[in-house]
Amino acid sequence: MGTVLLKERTRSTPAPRKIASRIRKDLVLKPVETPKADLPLGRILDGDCIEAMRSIPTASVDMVFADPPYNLQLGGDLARPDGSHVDAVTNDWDKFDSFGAYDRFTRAWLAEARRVLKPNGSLWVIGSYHNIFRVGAILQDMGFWILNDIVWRKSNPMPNFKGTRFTNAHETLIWCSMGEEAKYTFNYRAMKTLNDELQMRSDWVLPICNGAERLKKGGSKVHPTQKPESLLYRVMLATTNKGDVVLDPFFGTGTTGAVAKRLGREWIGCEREQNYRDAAMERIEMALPLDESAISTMKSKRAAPKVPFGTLIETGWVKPGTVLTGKKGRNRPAFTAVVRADGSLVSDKIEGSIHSCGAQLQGAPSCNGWTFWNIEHEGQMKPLDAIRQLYLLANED
Amino acid sequence: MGTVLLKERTRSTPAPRKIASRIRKDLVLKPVETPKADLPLGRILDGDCIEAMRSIPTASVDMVFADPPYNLQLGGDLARPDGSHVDAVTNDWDKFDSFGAYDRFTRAWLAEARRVLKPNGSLWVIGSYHNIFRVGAILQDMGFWILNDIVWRKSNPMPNFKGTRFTNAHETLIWCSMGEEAKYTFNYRAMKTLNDELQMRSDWVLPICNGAERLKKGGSKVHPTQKPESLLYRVMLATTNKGDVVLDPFFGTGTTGAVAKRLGREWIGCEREQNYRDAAMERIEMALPLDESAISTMKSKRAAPKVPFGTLIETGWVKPGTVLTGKKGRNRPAFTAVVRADGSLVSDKIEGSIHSCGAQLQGAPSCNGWTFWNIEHEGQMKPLDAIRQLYLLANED
DNA sequence: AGGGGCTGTGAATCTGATT
DNA sequence: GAATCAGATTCACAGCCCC
Repeated sequence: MGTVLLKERTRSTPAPRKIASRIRKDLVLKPVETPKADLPLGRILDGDCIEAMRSIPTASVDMVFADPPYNLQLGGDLARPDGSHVDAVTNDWDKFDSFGAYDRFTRAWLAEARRVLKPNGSLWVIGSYHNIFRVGAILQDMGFWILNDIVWRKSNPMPNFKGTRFTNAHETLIWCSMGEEAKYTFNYRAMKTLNDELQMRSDWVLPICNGAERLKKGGSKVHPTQKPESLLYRVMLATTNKGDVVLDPFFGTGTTGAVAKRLGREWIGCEREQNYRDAAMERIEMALPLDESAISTMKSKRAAPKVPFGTLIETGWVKPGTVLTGKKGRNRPAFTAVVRADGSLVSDKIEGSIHSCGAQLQGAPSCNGWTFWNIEHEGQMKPLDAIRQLYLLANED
Repeated sequence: MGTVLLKERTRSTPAPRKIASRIRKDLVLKPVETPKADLPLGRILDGDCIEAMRSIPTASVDMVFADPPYNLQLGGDLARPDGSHVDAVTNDWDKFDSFGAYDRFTRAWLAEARRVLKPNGSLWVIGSYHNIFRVGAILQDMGFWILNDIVWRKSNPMPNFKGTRFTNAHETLIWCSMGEEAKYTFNYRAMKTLNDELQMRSDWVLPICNGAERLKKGGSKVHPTQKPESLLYRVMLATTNKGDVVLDPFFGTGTTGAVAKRLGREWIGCEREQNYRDAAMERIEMALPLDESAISTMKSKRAAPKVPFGTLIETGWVKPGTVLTGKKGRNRPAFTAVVRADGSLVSDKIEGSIHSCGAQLQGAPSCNGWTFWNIEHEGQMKPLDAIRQLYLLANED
């Protein structure tokens, strides 16, 4: 009892004479930390997360990762254009009576999370526009200090089937410390290495969880919102050290636990649904810790730079009203078309994208508009593709 | 005075007998809108934006775009009067205080924005993690209904020089309507065209404002946070119609005004700093409006004039007795049905409209008969929709 | 063996006009 | 105001099967 565990000791063992001074400084700034032996490491606590967290000692965990209910407030059923049914999140755990009720719930679990976090620990929360603004404002009010908001850009999101809004293609994570002066952990070098020697940015392109990684039972998904391991992998690699204790109050099917085990972190979960707990324990038992060489293979692929024609309009490289000339060829007349504000072309009674207009005019099934259409640039006719190349050159990362 | 401006009239003019009923319905649901002549269009109102907005009539603008101060310490109203530094002990209290001041300021300008917006208008706010969570929570509390949160992913952000956090490579925009039931404007088809025939997503990759677009005076930038025109271009093209009134309460150097002029939208600005106003007016005067044909965008089928199937029969495009073939696919057998003189279909023991027959035969809740049924035309099987398009082309005004 | 085509599906605040 | 009906609407993968 009473042993002070310094996070720094897990990185490298300081020379003995330094320890004393560090301990002294530490004792002044923060309470004595709990020995790991007194923590329910590698266990999923049963029941409501607020109650469950009460059994965890104060200032004892290094990081909290929370994926709370989003409070989606969905309407009726939704069908895809092909008539198939969309399997939505209709679980009871995502139902709240009002924003006020959701806020009270948020304050309650955040208060417990704050209590169990070490002074230099950090908190991650993931959410969507339904809940993330409320969560963010509340945690600021409680004294958490936001370090970054991170955008998880989904490479394969579900489309907006009804064409009523922009495709909801991202979720937001908030990363914060216990306060403005806290010394949080950020493994800058690891992130830069992971990102091909470029600083890791606040937008992460990662696929959603499907395929073999998605837990299924009897052909249907065990949990409606299972997160991809790649997301937790990056979170933990960036903001915890080996041996750190990670707490997930909304454990679900245990993505946090599985990744913690693989990366040599300790974990604690809270989950009130038995079938989620069972699935999580089974999954984590099967997860194998990674060795160093395996870690280096986890680099995510970089997003290929794709430039829609519309971007050239928005950024002024091509002006609406410009006349484009269709590439001539064997007995082909020279077509012309005018660029409109949304990037569509219009020519006689034909209108559409650069590709479909090219195809229609030639009577071809398809056409690459980038090479078909020519545009005047600095006194010369050049294919659109040349302008795209100029744009890419000017906007390199 | 008292003229009712219907958004629908800018899309397509309904038959005269319909107009009367629409106006009546409109009068019941919302207050009479202000004629544009009574609005300070194309003007920058001097002074504090909350005061300035008070001079704008209720329910008079179609869209508000707001780029409020991000940093709590910067705004004059928000800074502590003595400017003193607070030590670590009282830091929490001070933070609560400044969050509170920022929240009050946010509620005040959002209340005025809500007042001047038409019931079917929409609001955009841009911010960073310092303020956007507070703004988002407050606007939800005020009854605004979030439609999307949009991530502006900067293609050339400033790096994190000290290597202490992730590179702050994005800003967040919130797009919301006046309430859950409001009929907001979303030009789905224009966005899809702009994005090379894929749905526009919630993450937008656009460069920051620099180069020739960046306003400079004596070699230094006029405004610290000038937004790129490409960002406003996409916002306005997506969520306003030609002729709509756009209000920007934090006008700065007038990006909103310049893009509004180019795209044929009306604009009103509020800005209290003289040098920003001067720079903005000069800039907007130099901006060239696009001509009519360049502004027009791809129309969605929803906006196209409706053609009842019966019309194709009456006008001879489809003959009674014609056999239609149901689109096959996804294990679907090839259905057939016969066209009757009144435009109904009959097939075995099923009869009804092209839509209801399609739905019944597939056992689906609904069906678009125009794309489901195929008809022989000039030796080829084509969807009914193709005949509808031919009819529309042949009967253009 | 490999490629092409068909099917299934994912945190979704997902229609609008007329009767 | 609820019910009815016309009709508009999807992207990236993974996992099959089949040739």
